[in-house]
Amino acid sequence: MAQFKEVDTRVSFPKLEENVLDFWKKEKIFEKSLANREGGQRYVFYEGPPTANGKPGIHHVLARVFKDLFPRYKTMRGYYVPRKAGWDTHGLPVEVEVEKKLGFKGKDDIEKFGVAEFNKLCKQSVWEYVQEWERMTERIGYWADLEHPYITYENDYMETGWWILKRLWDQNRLFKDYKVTMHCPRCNTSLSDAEVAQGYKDNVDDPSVYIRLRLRPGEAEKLPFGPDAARGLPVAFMVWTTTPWTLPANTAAALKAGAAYVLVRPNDEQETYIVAKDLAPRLFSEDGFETLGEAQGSELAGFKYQPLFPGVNINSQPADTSAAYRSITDEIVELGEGTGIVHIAPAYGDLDVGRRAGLPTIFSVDLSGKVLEAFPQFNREFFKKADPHITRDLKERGFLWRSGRVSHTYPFCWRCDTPLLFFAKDSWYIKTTSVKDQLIANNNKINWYPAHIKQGRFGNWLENNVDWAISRERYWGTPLPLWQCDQTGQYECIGSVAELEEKVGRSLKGLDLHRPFVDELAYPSPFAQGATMRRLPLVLDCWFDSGAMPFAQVHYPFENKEDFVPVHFPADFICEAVDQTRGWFYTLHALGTLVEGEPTYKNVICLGHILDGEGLKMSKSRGNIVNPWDVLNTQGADALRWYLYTANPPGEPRRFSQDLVSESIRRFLLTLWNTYSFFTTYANLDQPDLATKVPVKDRPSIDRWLVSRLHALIQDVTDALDRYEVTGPARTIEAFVDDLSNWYVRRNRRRFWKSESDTDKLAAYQTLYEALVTVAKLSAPFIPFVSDEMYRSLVQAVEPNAPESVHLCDWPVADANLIDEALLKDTATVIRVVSLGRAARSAARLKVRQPLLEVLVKPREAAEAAGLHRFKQQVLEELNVKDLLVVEDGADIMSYNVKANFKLLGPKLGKRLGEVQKALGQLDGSVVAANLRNGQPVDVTLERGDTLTLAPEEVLVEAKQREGFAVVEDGGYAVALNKRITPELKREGLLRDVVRFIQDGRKKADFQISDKISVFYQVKKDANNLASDLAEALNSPDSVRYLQAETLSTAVSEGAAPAGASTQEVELDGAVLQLGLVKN
RNA sequence: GGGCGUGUAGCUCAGUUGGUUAGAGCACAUUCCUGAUAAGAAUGAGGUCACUGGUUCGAGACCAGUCACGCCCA
Repeated sequence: MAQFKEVDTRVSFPKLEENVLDFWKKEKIFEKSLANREGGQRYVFYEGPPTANGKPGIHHVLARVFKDLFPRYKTMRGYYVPRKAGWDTHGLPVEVEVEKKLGFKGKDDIEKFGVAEFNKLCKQSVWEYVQEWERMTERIGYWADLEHPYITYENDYMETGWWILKRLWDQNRLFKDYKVTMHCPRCNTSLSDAEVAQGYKDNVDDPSVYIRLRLRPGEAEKLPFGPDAARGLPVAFMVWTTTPWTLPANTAAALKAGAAYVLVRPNDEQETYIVAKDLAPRLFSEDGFETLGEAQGSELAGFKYQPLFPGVNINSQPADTSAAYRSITDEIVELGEGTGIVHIAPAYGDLDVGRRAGLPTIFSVDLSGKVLEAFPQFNREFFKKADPHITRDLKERGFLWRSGRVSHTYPFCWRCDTPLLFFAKDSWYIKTTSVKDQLIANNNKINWYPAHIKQGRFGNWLENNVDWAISRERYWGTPLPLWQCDQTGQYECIGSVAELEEKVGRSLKGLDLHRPFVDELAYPSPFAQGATMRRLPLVLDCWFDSGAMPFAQVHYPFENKEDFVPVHFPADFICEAVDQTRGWFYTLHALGTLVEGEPTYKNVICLGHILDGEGLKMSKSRGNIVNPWDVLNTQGADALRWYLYTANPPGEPRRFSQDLVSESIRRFLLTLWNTYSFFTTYANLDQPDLATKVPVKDRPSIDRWLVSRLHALIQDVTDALDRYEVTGPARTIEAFVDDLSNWYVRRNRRRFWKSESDTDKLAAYQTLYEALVTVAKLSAPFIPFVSDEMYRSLVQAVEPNAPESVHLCDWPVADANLIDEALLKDTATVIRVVSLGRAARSAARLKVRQPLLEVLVKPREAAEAAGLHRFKQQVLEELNVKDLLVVEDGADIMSYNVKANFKLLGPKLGKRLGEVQKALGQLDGSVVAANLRNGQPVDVTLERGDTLTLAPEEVLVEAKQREGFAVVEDGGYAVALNKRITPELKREGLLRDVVRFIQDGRKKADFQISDKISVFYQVKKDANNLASDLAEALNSPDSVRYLQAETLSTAVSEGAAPAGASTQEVELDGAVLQLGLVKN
């Protein structure tokens, strides 16, 4: 016979979880869960690699528990789901960390220090917290292969990156162009976005200048303002800027296509200007102005103006400016400030505008921030110092209209406090715009959760796709595999180590592909006699590394070539936080489309960020970061997991609070645990036969109800998980456990503790057992620890040959034949009616232990009456009443209000609805209700005296209170309790009170549940006929039998309790009763 | 400044294709029930459904605008 593990209701979940972890480790459950399914269909999951150079926080826990859920679920569904962990190891953030530690100020310091040594430190730094990460990962139950992770700095990994680039090179999708970077002229280095964000300053004082861009001769006549609108005066586009030093690099004036522009002549000026209509009053209000014409921005594009300075390239050589110095339209133009016409200098910030309009990129200052030699009048000054000189020069030459100062926000170098430059530098690009349509088409095949990301944030991002700048002038990264001929300047792209070996003519075995070693490899140029091919000293954007992970983690195509699709590509599921839309989600998508032509992932959950209890973002500087260990050690991983799954939908930002984790323990985990504990406690006493099944059809209806409920649950949870929903199914499981505990177990307690062992008892045990085991399985992907603990105890005692862990089990399958919809509906009605009955009792101050004569119930729909009759007994027991009457309208007990059915009458009557409602209110509700019952229409007389006939369904009736009854009405249901208490009822209630007090006394005396006792009682203070009622009650043999059976007592006698008895005095209706209990 | 999202009770969240009195849990108060339970039930208090305008007989829901917050971009 089955003997279950003792279950402590005062369980410590963290302790329990650590034991489960030991079991998993010892028995290699994760490994078995894989081996188990090895022949099964493949389910592909990609791990987005974190960097281990920072401590893991609660937001990492969030991502990992969501990532963990579906692989576990799919494994139970029979799929083979290998999960390779991964580490992101390259990139500027890593370099910056090391630089900080060494106190470096810029790239010169790194070069002096030595790249080899520097990279060695970078490599160490990325593992700084790896043990922390592994410890957290394991403790939260995130199953991933941490022993064989992919690491982005490994040669094999980087070689795949080279292979991808070579492929793109062969397709002419790799090219060089300018890219605008935030550049510190003092450190002579680009800054990452994160670095720039650290250095913004408010209230920076800068020049504010208005410049005339005068139209070239012959252009003014073509303007759409009409003939001679300018009256022969010069016409200029008026532009505004706070960076006069960029003016020599100006190539265009940009307007907003859909905005209105005007040609104006300020009073007292012999010149005319084009500005945005809305901004003209602000600009010229001082002296007044005259409007000479109006046109749309789109009509004003394509006009040529005179350059302010001769255009030159970065080397101060004359540049091709044939496509420059003209008006264009662009979406970046805003009408908030300035003139509505924007000065465009592609080299210093407006590169995308320049691209879109086909403008040349010309320069004014160099990378050290000094004005170019091409402008000797400015004496190679630092760009900020050159501002006043440039302004004065333009003033002298008549291009300046006004100048002043402005206070605004500007970025500075976080290291040396130098103002930053936007600077267009040479950079290598992947031509993603060449597959833009395909990127969009592939996105349409992806299932996004939440759905709005697909066409929203991600879709928009793809619509506005720009080429991907992949090169960085840094050290710690995958080297860009491009070699350049030192004579002709031509390039070669290398796609594998083998190819490089062939070029250099020797084995490269054991070579670290990183800088500086790879930089030292040069070979004879095929392009010119005696020339040498040398590697460009660039590394790849580390986002390229992570985006290449589907290929690189399996060293494709050097390995795993044959079965790459579909065994390793595409992913069925990925999951990261929302900030990855332009990060990993994009780079995966871009490389998948470029290399395979297909989406890289089929389903993606995009998580919102986790905020602190106040709704603020967690950050180191605020000091509001929650350490996951505080939660894991006190509340446990399953509690945390459950909280994260159920708190709110995954796409939304969530406030984290430990109180809410506690709530999820109380509300869900403990309810489940206590139900499990209840089962084991009685099963161990009773030793029921759980192997020989009582057929479901032979079980009582309440069991069949639970079975129906259970199979509907299996169906719902399975369907929801198949749609990649998490919050919904978790809440559904929670609702089931609530019903299981607070309806099924509560209602059936007696069946478990009754002494005879019959089929009814067995059915109860089996029903509860099946429910618990199934819930353990359904909740296994969510709460892997508690579910496994329950499963192992419950199943192994009964079926020694069953899988040794819930995670090795098959997912439950719903049996539609066991779902009795009518039964579910009827029970829902019963629960509803019981709840209303209790409300009625409470309102009338009739405690539940006091039996009542009858309850009258009016269901919402006539069809529900059958259900109430069917489960009459349950209602009677729950409400402690003697009889139940179902009434169709209850005219005898309740009175009625009559109301209009808005839904039906609204469209028909329109505005007269209010009038009809008023008229209905004046009718006698009981009469109308009676008529309606007979299917008769209702006549109402309206204010104007006309009569309207309403069909029965167009009128609703509502119950009201009535004398002698406690009535509660809600949502179409009405429940009325007869308040009359007969002497018999009173005595019965008294008896129940006594039983309750004895039970309480047993508990206080610490008697065992099975101990037999003797009871002594004595009325200490009489009131309300307690003594006589009690005497009369205990006069009846039935009553005594009832009391003895309920309290496991062998004798009940009046008199003082013997010495050693456990005694208590209890109050009853103002009287006082003494009870003494003795263990036999 | 732009894109996307969010805004419902003190807190965390539901709220179906527009329909009559906007719900649940937590917390608080009162009461009840209880030999599985750290639980459960009921009642009370707590809401200008962010705001303004519109559509409609009728709006928490639909439309437009505004404000606040978050994320991403500039």
